[in-house]
Amino acid sequence: MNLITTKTALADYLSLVNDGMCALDFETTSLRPEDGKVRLVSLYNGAHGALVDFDPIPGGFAACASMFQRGEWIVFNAGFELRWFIAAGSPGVACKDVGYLRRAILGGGQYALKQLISWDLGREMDKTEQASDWADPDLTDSQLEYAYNDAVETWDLFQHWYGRADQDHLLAWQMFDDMVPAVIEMEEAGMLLDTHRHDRLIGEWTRIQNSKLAAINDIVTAQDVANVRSDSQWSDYLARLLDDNVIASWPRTEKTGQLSMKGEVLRNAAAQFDVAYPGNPLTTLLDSLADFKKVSKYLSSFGASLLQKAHASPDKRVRARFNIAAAKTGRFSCAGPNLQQIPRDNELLGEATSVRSSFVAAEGRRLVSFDYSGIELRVLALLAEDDQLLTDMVEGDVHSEVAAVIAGHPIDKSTPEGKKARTAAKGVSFGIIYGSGASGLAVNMRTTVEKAEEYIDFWATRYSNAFNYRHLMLAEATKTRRIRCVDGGTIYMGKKPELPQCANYPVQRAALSVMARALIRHKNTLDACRLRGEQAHTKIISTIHDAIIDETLLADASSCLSLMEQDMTDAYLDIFPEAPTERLVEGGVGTSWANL
DNA sequence: AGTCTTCGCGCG
DNA sequence: AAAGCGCGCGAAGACT
Repeated sequence: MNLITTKTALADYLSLVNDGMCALDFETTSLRPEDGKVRLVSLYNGAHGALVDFDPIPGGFAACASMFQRGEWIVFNAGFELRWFIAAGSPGVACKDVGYLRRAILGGGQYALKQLISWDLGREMDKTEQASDWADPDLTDSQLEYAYNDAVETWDLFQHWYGRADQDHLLAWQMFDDMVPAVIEMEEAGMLLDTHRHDRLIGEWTRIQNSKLAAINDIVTAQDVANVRSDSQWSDYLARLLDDNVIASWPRTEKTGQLSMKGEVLRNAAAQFDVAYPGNPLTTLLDSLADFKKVSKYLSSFGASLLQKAHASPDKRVRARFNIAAAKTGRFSCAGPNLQQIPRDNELLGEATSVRSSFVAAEGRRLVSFDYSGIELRVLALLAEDDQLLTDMVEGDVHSEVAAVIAGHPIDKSTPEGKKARTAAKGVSFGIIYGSGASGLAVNMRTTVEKAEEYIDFWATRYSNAFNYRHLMLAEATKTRRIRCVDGGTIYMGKKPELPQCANYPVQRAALSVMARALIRHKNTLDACRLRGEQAHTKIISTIHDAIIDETLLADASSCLSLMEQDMTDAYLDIFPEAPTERLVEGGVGTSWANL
């Protein structure tokens, strides 16, 4: 191993790399550039290796970062390395993530380097030095060895996957890597929580929770059910209480076979008891329990935990991780908190509740957002070259067409019944996208299998190409064990591919490809604006699968809106050139997430 | 005391 | 042969 402690020696090594590809790994004194330094950089490209200690170099890593502007740096978890390059004033350094290369070939997932080295190379990594003190002036041989080894393993993993990649895989790889700067922007910006408002909201939920708890305790004692939050205790209690025939038909949980305590099951049972035994306290009990569980969900998932995260940050902003291609299909996942599961405005037990209203723009600013409307049906139409489906998406109304068949006559969207029918009809098209059969659709739409078959037949006749696309994908997966996606990547479908996944993955992936391009374009657009002194305070702050949210100065809001609309439209055309863009996106400006 | 599984449920 | 997709999180309970 070549230990480098001077800038000239680093320059000599970099000339050996000669602008080619080389694995790179940092050891840093903290996890964020704001409160730490890059101590070591390990480098390895198969022919040459080096370990750079920046401690003795005047100016440290920051003084050397620009030397990496040429070359392609193979890393694991590109967002981490790129953050340090950005902090050092070199945002353009090419960090190429070996994990994203793997995802371009196999489909998405979430894993650590150690796991991949074990699964893909069959080697075990010793990570005991990972959390050691990288600020110590005198690093141990073991630390140096560990640091160097990471670059070697990263390189070998890269070779493993690079050798299995075709030209199209490389396009998907590039797409994932290109998303990183936009993701860093979102993760650093975070979303501002109106803590006072949210505090009041929690107070309202708590009052509801207490009243429901009181109603439950009026009927059930602690001897019957010690812990009201325990589904298994409720299952035991009801199993003792109810008649055998009721127990026999009660839905069960999948693994343990307990009585299901889903809200829907409880409410159905309550309604049935109300008919069979009017005035029976069991009706009140089951309804109160369903209410209690609902409000408890809100309190535990969207209450104090969000408030606590906001209070923990000096600017009252909530910062999540957006994990690129963490889902098998390539979609983002989001965690810590998961901002992609914040409830939409709805009625919580008769009262309007809006969690999204607690997410606000800062003083003098606005939130700007667009989303793609019906993106999955659109991309299905384009992937399957189904002109009828595309026409209905662009000019007509797919859901109303299906609703008319269900109703047996044309429906009027302006009436409440018409609206309801249309909403129900959405289930049919989603069922197709999800690869559903008639039985699954029947359950979901609460109708008979015969009716469900009728709906599917209609769909299959009117949109025959889109319907057949599912079977084409199943055939491809059965033959190759992979599905080739619109961005060039492939998804490994296992040894026994199944229709539901084969039907859905390429569609969900295509929607992600469009969003990926949108984020890449929008980040580039905003960066270009900033160079001209425009949109200086605009940040991308979130994406929720088919939507982007920016926060911007009030004065910049309307132009930000136009930029976003254009970027999202252009992104769609990147993936589907020539596709019609009418009614593709809808969005607006607001002071909170709820009023966009 | 920490880790894992199961269930249920929020989102697209 | 049967099959509605993809996530993350909180709580309970089992296990180590």
